[in-house]
Amino acid sequence: MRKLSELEGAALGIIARAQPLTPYQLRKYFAISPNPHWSASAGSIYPLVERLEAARLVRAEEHATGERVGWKYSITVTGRKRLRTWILGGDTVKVIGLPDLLRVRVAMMPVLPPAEQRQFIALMEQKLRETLAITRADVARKQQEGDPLNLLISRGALLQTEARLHWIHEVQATLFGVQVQPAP
Amino acid sequence: MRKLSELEGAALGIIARAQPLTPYQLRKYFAISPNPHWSASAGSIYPLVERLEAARLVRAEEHATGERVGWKYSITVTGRKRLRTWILGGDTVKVIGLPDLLRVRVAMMPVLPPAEQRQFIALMEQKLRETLAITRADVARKQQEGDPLNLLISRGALLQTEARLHWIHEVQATLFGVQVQPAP
DNA sequence: ATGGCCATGTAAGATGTTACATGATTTA
DNA sequence: TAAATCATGTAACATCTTACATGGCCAT
Repeated sequence: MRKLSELEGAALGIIARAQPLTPYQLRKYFAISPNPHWSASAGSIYPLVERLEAARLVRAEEHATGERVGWKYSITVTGRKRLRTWILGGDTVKVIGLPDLLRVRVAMMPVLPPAEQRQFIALMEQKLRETLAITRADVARKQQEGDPLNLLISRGALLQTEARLHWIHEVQATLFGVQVQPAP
Repeated sequence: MRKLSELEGAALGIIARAQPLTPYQLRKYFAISPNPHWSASAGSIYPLVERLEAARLVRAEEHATGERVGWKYSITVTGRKRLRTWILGGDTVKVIGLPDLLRVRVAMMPVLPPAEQRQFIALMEQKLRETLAITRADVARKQQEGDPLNLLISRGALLQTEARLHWIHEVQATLFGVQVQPAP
């Protein structure tokens, strides 16, 4: 296996933390993530874990519930080593950069008539607000649970969302002269 | 053409704002972007513009410099319409969500020995600082140039980077007890 | 028992990446 | 004029997506 893709690395990392698990459980981990940038469909996950197994990065143990047979996967020593080099050896430019699909669209505002510009930005602002509420709730939950790392991850999402919401208000103020009511 | 991909939409948007331009110029737009999340290699761009042309979203005019012959592309009316529906009709969940490769790696810190954890986070902190400096400079330049939209886009990148740097300091403080010197 | 969700896949297809190739143009 | 870089591609390849297929399990 040449080089771990982003999805493969993430999957291997999840397996490392929550092993042993089935491909289906793995999919759920991606699905419930507050930031679902991967569809993590069956068509990607099942072949993926097979690739990982073929490369001996994970190991499968049979797992039967009633009539149905499945496989639970755990990370191997090789896999753990591979995961470490993947984390450390990635292209830092890619890791640091972050693709913001919203910003790309805002940069294209001139192709929209003004009414549609406002409408679009207003919609995005609302969605960001919703995301903010969800993320705050997530932070609160993680605070209860007590795992400092999990809390940090949620905090990261929260800080990002706050920054984006602040930014979209700048956009509204600059482009439309809209003044935003102060935060509660 | 079924549906514009993210790269296709971005390309079409650039063409709309800077037409007419050659595929090579288009590649450069992606390359000089402060956030290069696409390689925008020849192998992606040349077929891409051909797809756009086949779908009549752009139109090509010949363009000769000396011996060499090339094509410059401009957006069509159809293309403009298509671009608008692409902006407005995208999956809002995907547009709002943002994939943070750094956060994914930080979530995997437990698989690293403590020394490597510190080393990795320190490296990322440094890279973020560098990015911050570049982004600040970019904002200053855009401020000089006077285009409010371009300035906003740069501001967006700046706010994001500041948020991430702040976050990575939280990570250092929480995981390693490192106190960060106050910003200048 | 039947309709719906759980769980495991497979097939076809498009998109984007890396690596290669090639001639034109500029620069030392 | 030789070397570097500009500019335009092409080929092979891997990955991921969407859509489909299938059978077990569970609640009504």
